[in-house]
Amino acid sequence: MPGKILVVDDEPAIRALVRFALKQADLDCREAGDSVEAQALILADPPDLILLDWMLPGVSGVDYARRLRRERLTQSIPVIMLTARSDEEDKVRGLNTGADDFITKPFSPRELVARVKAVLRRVAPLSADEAVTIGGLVLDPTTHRVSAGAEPITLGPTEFRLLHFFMTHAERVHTRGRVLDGVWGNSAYVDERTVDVHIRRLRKALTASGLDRYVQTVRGVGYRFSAKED
Amino acid sequence: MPGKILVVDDEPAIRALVRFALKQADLDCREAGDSVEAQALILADPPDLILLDWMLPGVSGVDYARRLRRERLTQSIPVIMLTARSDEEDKVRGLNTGADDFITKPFSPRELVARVKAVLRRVAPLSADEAVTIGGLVLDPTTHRVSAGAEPITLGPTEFRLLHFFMTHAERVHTRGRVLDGVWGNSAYVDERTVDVHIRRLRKALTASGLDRYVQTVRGVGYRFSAKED
DNA sequence: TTGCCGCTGACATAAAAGCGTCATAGTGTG
DNA sequence: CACACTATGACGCTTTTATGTCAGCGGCAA
Repeated sequence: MPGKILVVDDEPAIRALVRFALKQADLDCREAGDSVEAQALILADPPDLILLDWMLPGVSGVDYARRLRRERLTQSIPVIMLTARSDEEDKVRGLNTGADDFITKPFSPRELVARVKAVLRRVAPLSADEAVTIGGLVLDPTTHRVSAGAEPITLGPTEFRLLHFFMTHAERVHTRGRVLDGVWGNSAYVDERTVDVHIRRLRKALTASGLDRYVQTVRGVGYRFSAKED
Repeated sequence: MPGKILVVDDEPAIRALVRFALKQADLDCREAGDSVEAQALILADPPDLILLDWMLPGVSGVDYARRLRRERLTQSIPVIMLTARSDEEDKVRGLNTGADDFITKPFSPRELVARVKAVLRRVAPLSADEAVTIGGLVLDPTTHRVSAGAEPITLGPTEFRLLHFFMTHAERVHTRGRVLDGVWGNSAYVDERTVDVHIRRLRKALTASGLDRYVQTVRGVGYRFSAKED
């Protein structure tokens, strides 16, 4: 039930429109006129979603979006870009900003709210303890169960956390060090090779359903979890 | 990537142990016997992490840690405190020194390295690498994947780095020496001819999609990566 | 034609990942 | 309390993959 939205736009009129639309939808709205203000508000209280104008005075929206993606505190906050015309939208889309969606101005309040809610819905399961599903593999933290289709899968505690980590950070390589951070926590003083061992155990548990191919080795770098072929 | 560690401890034996452990882990180790020496070394070349003994002659480790936190040059450098017994650790922890971690003596080299790496990892910026696209060729460092259109392309680690280098420095000739610098780093002593071999391997991997023509030879100079014709 | 220069396949070596096994610590049960 | 069982992490050995060097070949340019 997240609902804190941060609007970053230099035009007060746009902000007012957005604020009104979000308020109608029972969403909490904060405002910033530029990236500096935005940054301050984020530090004070991280929002659940950021609406970001493509054109901003100072640091451009595109650059700021990238920065948000880079920094640990903000990298998991979804971003929706606001663009002036559809051709700008194309540009932005091509720029690989990591934005979760794009809204073209002018937009209707209805559209805005719909998209915001859609993104929140999509992202919410990741932050909460909701079940994760990737390519027929289902992991549910609340019941602590894993299954491939109908087949239940038994995992040790560490393998469970490992798989959880992978499924919530799929489609990207993780060095053994990062895996240690994510699964063992930064209090662990464990040999990096140990990751290999648990990878093997995890794969072993997944082979019965043929899903071990999701756990992919990226030689010289680390591991990746992906439903795509290797 | 970062690896410069400064050890500040008045006991040469401890320093030797630390130096050895760090060297094994391929970390660059500098040493200082007190805060004055340490300060000089930091000014000369700021390290990426500081290992600081709790008890130091002159300015105590705790005080020095605070000072490091206060000064602009050093405030972002992580500090790990070395303490003699666990009850000292408790004390230090309570003293709000701003240290990033604590290691209790005696410590094993393994533990030392593990903690150092953990802190470095935590502090290290999340790789801001973005996907590069040139003429239908896509290389994404975060997922560590390469594809030509829809076709995935498999590369060895070196070929991957080579292609990454080319794509981020496209449309210009690179001598073999430059390529060695960019791809191998100036730490390696590798024959220039080796570049040829990896060029061939890269081309081989690209021929299936016909994109090997992007890797162009500039006779007498070196190589160029370009989507334009040769 | 000649002589660099780049291309190529083969090979030895190095590095990385995979795998089985073991000792240990923790947990639950009789 | 003792026993059995599980989970875990460390080793060390094996297999796989990557890397760098070399020597011969062939083409391009003067």
